[in-house]
Amino acid sequence: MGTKREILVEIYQRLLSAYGPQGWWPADTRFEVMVGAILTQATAWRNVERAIQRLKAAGALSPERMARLSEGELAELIRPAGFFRQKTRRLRALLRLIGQHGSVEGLLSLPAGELRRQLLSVPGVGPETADSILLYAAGYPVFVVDAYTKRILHRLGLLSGEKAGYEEVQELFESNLPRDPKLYGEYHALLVRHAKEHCRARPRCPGCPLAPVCNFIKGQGSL
DNA sequence: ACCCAGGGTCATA
DNA sequence: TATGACCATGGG
Repeated sequence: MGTKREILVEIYQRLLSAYGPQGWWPADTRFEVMVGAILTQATAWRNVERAIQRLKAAGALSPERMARLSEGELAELIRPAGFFRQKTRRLRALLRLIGQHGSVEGLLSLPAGELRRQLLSVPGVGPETADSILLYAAGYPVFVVDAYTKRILHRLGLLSGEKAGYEEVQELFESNLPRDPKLYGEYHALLVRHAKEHCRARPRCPGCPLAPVCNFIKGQGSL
């Protein structure tokens, strides 16, 4: 066993060679990334794709065009993504923030810290949604932490016992890896891919690419 | 029929 | 601060 830094690097290498580059975030524009970040909250990506597709078909996937829709029209378009009434309000709140800065470019050109604060001030945008936008839309080197990330790190024994707050886990990655948005984006995507592919689909973990470094597989972990 | 998705908010204790 | 309820659709 090595330092946390070495382990984090080894996990990344193992995941990358097992699954290949994931190429996140799948979207044509930065605005689409932002919309997807809201729509995917506690929602299967498959359903988000449907909603995005409907928005595209309606010609509504730009801030200007989306702002022209009534609340009811927007809600109907994003319905397949679930929680559609909430998410409609959240998208409209995000549109107002964009409007305050003139454009998506204007908003995303804010310094990282200021952009994060402003995104978090939007009702319905929490840490993960904000950081997804910072990383995948604005290109800032910010590590996105989700429930999968915490579960996997617990299994690997990198979060000794504690409850693991969001910023704590984020700090673990950011202080031990080069500040490279490309690396962070790929790493986060690989963790999600791995959770779906192995942890969820095969609870007993046959053939897990992380087996050599995983406490859970060695029989020590719970979760 | 049940569980869960690439979360966040709000009411309670 | 720390749980629990709630939001809603679609697939396993």
